[in-house]
Amino acid sequence: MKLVKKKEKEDNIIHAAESVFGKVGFKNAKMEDIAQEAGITKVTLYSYFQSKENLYLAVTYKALLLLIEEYTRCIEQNVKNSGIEAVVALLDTFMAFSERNHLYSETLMEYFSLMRANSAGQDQAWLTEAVKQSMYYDKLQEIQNLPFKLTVKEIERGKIDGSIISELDPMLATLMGWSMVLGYMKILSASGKNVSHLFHVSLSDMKQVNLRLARHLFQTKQL
Amino acid sequence: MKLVKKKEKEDNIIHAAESVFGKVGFKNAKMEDIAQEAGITKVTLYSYFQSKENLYLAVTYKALLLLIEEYTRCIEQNVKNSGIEAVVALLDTFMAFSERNHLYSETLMEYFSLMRANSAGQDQAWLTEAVKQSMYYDKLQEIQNLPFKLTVKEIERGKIDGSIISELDPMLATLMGWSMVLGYMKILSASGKNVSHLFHVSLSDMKQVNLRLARHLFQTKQL
Amino acid sequence: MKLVKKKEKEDNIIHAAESVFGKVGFKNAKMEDIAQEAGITKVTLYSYFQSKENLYLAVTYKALLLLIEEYTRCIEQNVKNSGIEAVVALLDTFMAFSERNHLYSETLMEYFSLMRANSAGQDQAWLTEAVKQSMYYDKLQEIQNLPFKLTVKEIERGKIDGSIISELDPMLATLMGWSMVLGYMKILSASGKNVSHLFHVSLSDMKQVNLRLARHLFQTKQL
Amino acid sequence: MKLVKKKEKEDNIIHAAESVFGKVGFKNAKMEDIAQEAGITKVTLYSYFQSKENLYLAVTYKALLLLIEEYTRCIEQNVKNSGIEAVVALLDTFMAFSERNHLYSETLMEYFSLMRANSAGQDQAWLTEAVKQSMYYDKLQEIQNLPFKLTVKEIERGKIDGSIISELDPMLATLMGWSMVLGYMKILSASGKNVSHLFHVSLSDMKQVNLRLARHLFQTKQL
DNA sequence: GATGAATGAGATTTCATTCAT
DNA sequence: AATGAATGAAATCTCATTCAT
Repeated sequence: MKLVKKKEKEDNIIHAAESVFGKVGFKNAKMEDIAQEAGITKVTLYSYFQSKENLYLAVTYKALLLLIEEYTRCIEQNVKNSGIEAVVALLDTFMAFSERNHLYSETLMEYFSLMRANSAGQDQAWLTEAVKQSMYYDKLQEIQNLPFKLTVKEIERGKIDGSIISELDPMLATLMGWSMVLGYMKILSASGKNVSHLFHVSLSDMKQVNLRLARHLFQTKQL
Repeated sequence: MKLVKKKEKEDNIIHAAESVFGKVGFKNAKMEDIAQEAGITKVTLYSYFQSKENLYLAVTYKALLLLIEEYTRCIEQNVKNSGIEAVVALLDTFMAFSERNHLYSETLMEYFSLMRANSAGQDQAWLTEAVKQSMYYDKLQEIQNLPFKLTVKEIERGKIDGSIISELDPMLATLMGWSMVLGYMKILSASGKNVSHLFHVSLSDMKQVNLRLARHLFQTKQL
Repeated sequence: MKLVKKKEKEDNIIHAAESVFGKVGFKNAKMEDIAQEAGITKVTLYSYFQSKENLYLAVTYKALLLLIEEYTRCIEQNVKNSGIEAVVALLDTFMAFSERNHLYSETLMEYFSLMRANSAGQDQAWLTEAVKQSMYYDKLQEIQNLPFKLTVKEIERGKIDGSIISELDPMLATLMGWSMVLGYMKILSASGKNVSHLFHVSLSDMKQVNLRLARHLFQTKQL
Repeated sequence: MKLVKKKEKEDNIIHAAESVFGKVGFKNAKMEDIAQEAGITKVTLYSYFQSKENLYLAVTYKALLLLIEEYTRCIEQNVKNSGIEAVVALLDTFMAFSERNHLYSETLMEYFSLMRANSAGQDQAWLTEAVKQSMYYDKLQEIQNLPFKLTVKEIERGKIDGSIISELDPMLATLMGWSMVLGYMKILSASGKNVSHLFHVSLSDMKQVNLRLARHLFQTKQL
């Protein structure tokens, strides 16, 4: 099959999977249903994705890819702006992304908490051999650090153009931002699909605070 | 069976469950293995916990209880200090708790993201009737807001004693703190059990930044 | 489960299997159907017999056991008679057995042609590891030579009591008899369940000829 | 495609099939493997043989054709000899054929036991409509009785020339011979590819006994 | 006519959960 | 209350066979 055709079909399946995962969650999703949603048979489904986990990884990969895309676009749109603006925009982008895509955001959250960074001497019992052999596992490994790297680069640009004066290690600063978004995502997901309040708190307020806090973080020489 | 005896057995089972969940994760944990670890049979296990989810809830409950205990102790130790100090200490307490108990911290994280605050119109596939009827589900409902409430109370004390001047809604501020811890926990867990570095960044540095950032949050009138 | 109980259930399953195999043949038999016929679930069926092949081996084992039983009974009934009578009676017994039990007889035929006598250096590609690990495979190995041995013993008794004067090696003579029965079985099975004619030849005539031929074989010093 | 070309390809496929069937048996043979062995794709394979069974029938047909060829040659070589010599020679020919061609001999054996002579009221699960429509099914039907007929004819010649005095029905006598060969074949196949001993019995001895027994059968007026 | 992809049917496995004793 | 056996639902796999190009 021509690669393009193959890619199309894969996308079709992933789309079906997203729909089903989104509706009933990973655990309750039946391969049968996903296949049906994609208009193919179970066996065909398996010929594309060797397991439910692999399929999930594929969704994760797509999510990460999308995020990276938005990151890239965001950076492009901020080339003329100072580094700090770009960094804050990235944060904003990430939060907006999470709001728009519940499934993607949860997927990424899980991925980043499960991926105990190849750190040595771990059981990682959940990481079945089968999963590790999945093409998407490798693909994910390849790009998982990109969002961090992109952010770090903007921070460094900000340091150079003077818009960022914080002496914080750029990677640490990046993780701080990441951490804020993760927290935001949690609260977001905890507040359900009706993106609104939790504990009578406005999510948009929370976002604003996050952004301002980040700005402060970067514009203070020594916290 | 006398209640004490019963409680003991339950604790024994929960302990076994923690061990297994910790090793292979919830999904890969087999009831069989947990039963074996506890030195009982599967059916007996079921007579204590009606489902795997319930068992997990029990672990979660224990985790939350422990956290609340530490919160309470922390507050007691800070009665003489200003509100801001108490609040920061709570944050510190939470992060330290996470470091010490990976399973508990992940458990709590998941609980708080799954508990989509009774938000309407959700599938919540995992939230079966059976689960809802579990004793631990109720128990959790009862205390799940306690950490928030305790924090809010300290914030309000801080506002009164003047150590906190932020005009931020206390609940929002609390969630911000919560969010920081969540992020920290993620990074923590991503860095593996060997609580050390990820991306060449020191976790202890990160903690410090979190604490200072929180302090800043509360000591700024208008972010 | 008490052994007796377990044996009973196994027998029940084997009975169901015989029924299904007999009706539609091995290849077309569905485990699902066998399970249903036995009044259990597929999974339970699998907990008793690890594969369709194993189940078939179990039927084969039962067939062989039955045959051996009839052989033994036949020998007992002929203790007072001369060796030659016993041997001929055994032949008769075997043919009658085949007539009465089509499935058993085909099963045995297949078994004895497949079992290329552990002879060394063979591919035996059909002999999956799974099959070899089946309890019934071992059991069959244990008893598969019994019919031969029993026959040889009677032949030797015949040589001693003078009723058999053939100088033929007893084992060879036994195999000759075996061979005759196999041929008879083939013709029998080829003539279908309606044990009657094939090529306008009477099976009972054939049986008679077989018996007389055997008698001749044993009563001739040098063929 | 020119017919010659077509025939060549078919032969090529049949050859590949023989190789695979011979190695792993019919059941375990995969169409994929046969196709590969023949250097074509599965679908092309299917364009030549509509099913695995058909392919098997083709092999069977080839086997039967070969046997008939040898029968014919044998008869030609015995025109000058008496009927009994011809008949015994046929038996010998058949056994020699079996020795030389394990697959062919097993194939024929199965064919003759499966062909339950159109006998009524059978499931005959493997005999699908599709199979019946196979060219080779028809071809086989046409020639399947030839070996019997050829033998019967020689027997009748023997009766006429006085070398056979048995009053046995010629067809029954033929089947007896057939039966002996079947038995011999079984033992042969049971003794593995290394045509030698089974149970410490010499196959060549067995063959001799078979031949003598047959001779006896025909030279005795009344068994 | 040849090919890669897809189908359908059934075998086999894994587990959470339940039953019968 | 404890146990071994059984159930049910779904995952996964294997192949013969068929489709679409």
